[in-house]
Amino acid sequence: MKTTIAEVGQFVGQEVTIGAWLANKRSSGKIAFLQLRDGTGFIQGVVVKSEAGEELFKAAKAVTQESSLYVTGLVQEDSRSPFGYELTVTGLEIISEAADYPITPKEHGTEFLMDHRHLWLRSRRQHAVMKIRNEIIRATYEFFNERGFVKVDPPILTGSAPEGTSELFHTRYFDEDAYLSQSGQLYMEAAAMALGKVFSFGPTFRAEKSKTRRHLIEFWMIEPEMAFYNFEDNLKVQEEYVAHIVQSVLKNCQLELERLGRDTSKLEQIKAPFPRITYDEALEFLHKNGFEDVKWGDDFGAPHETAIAQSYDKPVFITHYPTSLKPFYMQPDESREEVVLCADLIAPEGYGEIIGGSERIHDFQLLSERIKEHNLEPEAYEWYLELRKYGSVPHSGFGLGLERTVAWISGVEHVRETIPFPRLLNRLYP
RNA sequence: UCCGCAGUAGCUCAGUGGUAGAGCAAUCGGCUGUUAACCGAUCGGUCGCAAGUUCGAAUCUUGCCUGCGGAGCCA
Repeated sequence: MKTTIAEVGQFVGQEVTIGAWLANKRSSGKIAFLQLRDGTGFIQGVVVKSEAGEELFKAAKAVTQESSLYVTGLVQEDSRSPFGYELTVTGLEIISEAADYPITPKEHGTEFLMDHRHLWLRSRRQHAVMKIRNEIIRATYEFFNERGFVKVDPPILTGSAPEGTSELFHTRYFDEDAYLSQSGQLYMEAAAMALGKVFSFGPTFRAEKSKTRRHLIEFWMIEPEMAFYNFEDNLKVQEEYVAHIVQSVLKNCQLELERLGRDTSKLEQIKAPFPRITYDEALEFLHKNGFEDVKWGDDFGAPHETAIAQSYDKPVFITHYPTSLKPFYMQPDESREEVVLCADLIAPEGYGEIIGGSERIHDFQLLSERIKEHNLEPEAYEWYLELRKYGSVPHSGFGLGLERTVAWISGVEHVRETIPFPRLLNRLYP
């Protein structure tokens, strides 16, 4: 019976064959342990010389690290295995023999591992992170599909900068200039006017010279946009969504979280609602906690965000930022024109901002003034303004950075481990 | 772009002016429950690159390159 490691539990006491790679092995004169992996999981194969016979035992001792093979064996429950099952090997067939696998069982440095990212992905730790990433993506589709959202794919090649501030990747589009998308938001607003509630999931590109554990040049964003949703409705979706993905990972990735040594008690607390503080309150907090030099109108840096996040055990919304700090499309608070109806969601444990969102300006006059004030090219935003001309409605949306979310939930230090092939300031290989 | 740290065997590192070292990996041998297994042996070097100081430089000086951590900016 051909099966996979994940499904081996259905075949206790039976003989099965698994296509696998040898992750590692240990052996003595009369017993050998093969650490096998097949992508679905990890299992230990046991070869006892007296039972397996001379020839099979010799073959088992000779298999090299990361060789591919078909392993046949008897499935047995075993309390000594963290996985719960072991395979008593009765047959081995080498598919392809590997020689001098570079990633040895001992420790390695970051540069070396990143140069061998295509092989590093095979490790237990990377396997666990990728499974958690996948679970977050799965739970994202589940959450939005259950609530009647339609997935819409905004373009990746664009002709203009949605937000003037960040640096964009420049390319050619036949005879025109083009840029790689740094946000699909404006297009998602158009989609929300067509389909009501929409979300996107795709790559974004930022040509920023950022070198921190929270930054990637190419990263993936989930951007929901909802017609008829105000600021308050928007925050509710965000906290329910984030709570949903955390609870889904807790439920479906127990082995992976354990493998990563994640403190799950911290994740269990992540349930809606999340605490909220305004920019003004955050400023007051910072003044009382060693950041006296921050003035009203200054943006918060990473140390400020971390200090604020540390006084909560859930993600915290920072709302109502000064208008001058935020992009042109955010709706002003009608009772206080100098702040906008926006919120950043800061993850606990120093993982930084994972969501930025706001209610969008739906008034034609105000939006065209803002475009002028920000010195944006009016022609490029003509279509965007037209959304306010033909049946404009209040609407809101947000963007969640996938890799920062994966890093936080998995408890890994650096976002470079949360995407299969990270693009960093000094890395385009492999 | 700025600040700080690092670059020595395939990998992880020690070596601070006087013969280039250890552990892991690889190879050979030993070991019946290993969990980064263990024990013995063998193999393994352009000390990031260039110039300088010195009788003598991995070690001191200068420049450059590469990487790491952080800041700014952002998700």
